[in-house]
Amino acid sequence: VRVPPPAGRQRRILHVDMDAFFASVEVLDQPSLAGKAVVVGGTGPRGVVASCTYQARVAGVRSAMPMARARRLCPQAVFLPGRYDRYVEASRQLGALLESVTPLVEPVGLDEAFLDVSGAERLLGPAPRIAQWLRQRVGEELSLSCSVGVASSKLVAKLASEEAKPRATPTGPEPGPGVVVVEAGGEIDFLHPLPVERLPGVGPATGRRLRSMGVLTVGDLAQVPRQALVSALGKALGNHLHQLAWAQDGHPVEPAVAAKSVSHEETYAEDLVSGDRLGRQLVRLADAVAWRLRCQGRAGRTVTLKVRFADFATVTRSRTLSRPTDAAPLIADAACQLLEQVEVSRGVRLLGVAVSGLSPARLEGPQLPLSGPSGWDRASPAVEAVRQRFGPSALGPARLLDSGAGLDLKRRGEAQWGPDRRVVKPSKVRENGS
DNA sequence: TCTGGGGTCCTCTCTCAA
DNA sequence: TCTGTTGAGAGAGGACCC
Repeated sequence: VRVPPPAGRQRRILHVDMDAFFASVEVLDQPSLAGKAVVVGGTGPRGVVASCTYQARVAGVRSAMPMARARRLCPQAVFLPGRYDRYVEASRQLGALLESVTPLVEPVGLDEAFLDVSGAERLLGPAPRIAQWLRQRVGEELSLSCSVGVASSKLVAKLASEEAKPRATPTGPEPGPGVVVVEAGGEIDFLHPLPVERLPGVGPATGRRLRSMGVLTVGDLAQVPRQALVSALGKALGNHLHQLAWAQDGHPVEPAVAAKSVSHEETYAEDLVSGDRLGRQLVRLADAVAWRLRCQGRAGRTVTLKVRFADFATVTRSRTLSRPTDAAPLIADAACQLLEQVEVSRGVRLLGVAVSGLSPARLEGPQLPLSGPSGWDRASPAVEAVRQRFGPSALGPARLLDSGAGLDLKRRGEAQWGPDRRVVKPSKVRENGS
């Protein structure tokens, strides 16, 4: 439900952003880590940093950095594999707290959210006071810290929360202001001195293009005629950035919308070349995608295979089915057929399976025979029921049976930041595939 | 140096039908 | 019947976000 802002009044938007979220949760659960450099992420050779404490940032460690580089920069740090489920739990606690302020909460990932508090001000006081009070409650009830930006739009509130954050300086971490308020009318003065890369939508590629045009700050960007931006960056991005440079952002705070695709992908510690191992991984990924689709009561028509090679080149191949499915064998079949279109002999570093074109799963309609592909539409809910009753590994594709170890299933959050340091077992699938 | 996983959106190209 | 135009949809790739 979209609630329009009160007529004739400025919107008051809060952007709440947790400080070093995953790393802070680890410190919370292991108090002996307090004050130390802690790096969370994929601990294996191909892992990346998901989050790190400000002590690690002082040494130059940043999120999304290859873990190998983080180890070189900060060898004294404590390196921990991520615990995705634990962060989801902490994120739910945060969400409940935010929704006690207003129902107009738009989560962004696990660790940040926008709140439209325009309607809550009469009850709770002015937006800056709500921001201070929220910070205090996050500290008292979750034992975590966050930074909050307050402004009249999502764009400026988000940039303001970045200004509110702690800083990693050469002499050590320094606390930030915690809350930064940009008053209505002050948006341009706040925005224009900022580096243009701070605008959402300006990543490395667009940043390079803008710098080549002599655009270094948001103020520089504002001086470029809109048509010139459209010519250089394309219609959508050119118009978008021109509006942002003039603080024109009317996007409302929208509570979570349903995802448009569901995917699973995995980078392997060693490149795969054997057709059997690739096929088995596709079955595993398809099973995980199908399981999540059924949990959401949805089905999809388009199956996309993603393959990343040893040299990091990436290709995708997709196929649209005649009707939506949430059945793992059908998704796996489509993915395996797509894999036949790809030359894999140079080694595969990553495989991914996605399903898009989603619609609600249909349970009504004529019952189809169990034999043949469409029979899986009836079998899949039964698989789901068994898993709900006896656990996820109670039932699964025979091809994923690993002798002695049960079913080798993939779960969301597993290897979220790359393969970890666990020893990789050689594949023990039975030769006859049973 | 050596680059994750789960997403969204945009652009370009191709095909097909009207 | 043939040709050219146009628009929709599918497929592929890239950029970006957290």
